[in-house]
Amino acid sequence: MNLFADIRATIIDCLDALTNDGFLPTGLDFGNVTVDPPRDATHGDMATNAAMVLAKTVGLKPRVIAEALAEKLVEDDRISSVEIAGPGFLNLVLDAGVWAGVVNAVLLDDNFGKSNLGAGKKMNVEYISANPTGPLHVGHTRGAVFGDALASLLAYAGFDVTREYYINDGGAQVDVLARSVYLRYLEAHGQAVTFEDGTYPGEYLIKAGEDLKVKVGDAYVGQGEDVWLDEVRAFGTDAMMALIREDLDALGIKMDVFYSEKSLYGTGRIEAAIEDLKNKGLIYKGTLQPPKGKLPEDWEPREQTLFKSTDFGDDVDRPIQKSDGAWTYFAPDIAYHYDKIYRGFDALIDVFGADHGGYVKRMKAAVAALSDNVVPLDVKLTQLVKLYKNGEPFKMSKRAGTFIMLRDLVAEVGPDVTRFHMLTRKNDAPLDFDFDKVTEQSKDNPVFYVQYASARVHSVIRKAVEMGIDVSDLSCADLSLATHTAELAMAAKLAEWPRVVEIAAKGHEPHRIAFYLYDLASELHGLWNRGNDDASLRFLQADNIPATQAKIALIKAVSVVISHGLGILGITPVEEMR
RNA sequence: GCACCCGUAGCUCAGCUGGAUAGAGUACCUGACUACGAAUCAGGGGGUCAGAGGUUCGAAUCCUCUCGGGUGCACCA
Repeated sequence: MNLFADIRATIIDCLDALTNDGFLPTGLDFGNVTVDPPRDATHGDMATNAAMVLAKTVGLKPRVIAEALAEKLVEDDRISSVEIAGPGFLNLVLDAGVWAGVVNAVLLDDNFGKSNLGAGKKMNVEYISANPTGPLHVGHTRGAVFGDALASLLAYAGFDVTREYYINDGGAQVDVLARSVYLRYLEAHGQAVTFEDGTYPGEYLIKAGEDLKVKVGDAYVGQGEDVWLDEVRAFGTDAMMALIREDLDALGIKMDVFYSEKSLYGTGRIEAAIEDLKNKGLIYKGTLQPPKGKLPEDWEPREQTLFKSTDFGDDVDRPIQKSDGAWTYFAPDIAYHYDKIYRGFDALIDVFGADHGGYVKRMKAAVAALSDNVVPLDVKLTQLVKLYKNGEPFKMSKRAGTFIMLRDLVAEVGPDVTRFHMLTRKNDAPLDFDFDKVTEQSKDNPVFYVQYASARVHSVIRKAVEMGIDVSDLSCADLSLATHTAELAMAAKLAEWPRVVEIAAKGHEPHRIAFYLYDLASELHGLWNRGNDDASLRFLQADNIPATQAKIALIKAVSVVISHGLGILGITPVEEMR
């Protein structure tokens, strides 16, 4: 049930009727007709712009169309009054029974808010995909939280979602990892080692070194890379992926697929993807122009194998093979996305860190080329996270080892706070994360505000039970006993939920869910406090059990929607605060 | 030099495929608990939506340019 969609459908029906009457010309496009909640409550419950968007093409004044439309609309018994306002808005006031229907729908229909927007379409959401060279840090955390919430949101909106992690275990960085593990291995054998050549000095590798010693004894001591590199690389990436899985568990993230880059090599799959592009005439040998501006010091013209990504909106063509014939990192990425298309996904989403911004166009170009423009790829970039402690910026440095890890963050503030806070911002806006503020249990901390609303509802319900009021079956509550303006406003807010879900899902913007939940909680806290001034608005009416049941039905519905919303964000709702 | 993202109240940020008088929080000021959690609520002041043009019934939103900030820019992933 989506009340806004229902009313919009009714408006379209009325417009069709006006067309049949000959009032409107045939063949009009009603696509721009919208139904929105008005910003100002005095403008009624819903507003439509129908008259204004049609005025020009029809050649009539907006108010003339509005009047004709209003005449049709008032015939609908859900609509109690229609008012023409401003330049031609139609403001609708809905019958109180409509809001009762919303509350009932929330309580009785587990699918309230869910949408068939996705229509079961297969959607692949790839996120995190951090290199398997160490545990996840704060930057990864944002992408993790965002991608996970987005995936849940899309599933809620009716898509068949696959959550996927691409393991970059095929490039030079895993060789570096292997050498670093080897150094720790030597160290475990009592040797003094130094970390040079960009090897990873992180302490998290100490255990990997020790474990390797347990596994192979001293077999690799004093041996050259040709003996141990392959083995240690596999050993190291497995160890690092185990750490990363621990981090994902800590945040409550469950991936459906871990896809290995390495699995693409030596199996002909990269070649197959490139062959596909070649058949489309998009692969050629050529030499790129030097970049404008600052020239790299060792620049020299080189002939490479290039992908004609400029045919699909990229700025320059991109190399897929190095001059020595080896694949660039782009080639396996092409093959990986080719595989996603081959697996039958209708749409792809990649969640990257902001430092991959320059990679977006070529990836989109590749997917467009491989799928003949059929499979859309949306790339969401998550901006940087700035950490603060005691109001001071908390600098991260890989070298100094003051890198904040996901596990430290979650241990400090908990997964729920981490998730909610990172979702109260658009993905493409930088994010401040202040340790002191987010651990505070106050209005500064929206997650507690929302949780508090939910806890309040359950507190009331507990109290009602103590009073001996039966709240086990609220479906028979007489909701006409809770029709104060403030109570109807609460129900109206609930009616927006399915609409918010659709807007958020269409835009791939999970932060809208977080903001809506905050608004909904605010509405509940407000209604609660109205009870201070107006005793008839208190939820528990000792001398009026039917009214109490109606009011509890209303706020119970609020807690249900909060549960759904927090569920999308990956946060567990609470019934009690402590 | 080029590309992408961003610029909204003192501060941190929302703002729906273009809609009505641009909204929250925070800070500041004034009020509200003999009810179920005051971890809350109500009210007030605070804006050239970076700037300038353009598109139209209507622009914070779309287009162009300028200014300011971030990120990335051939055989690194």
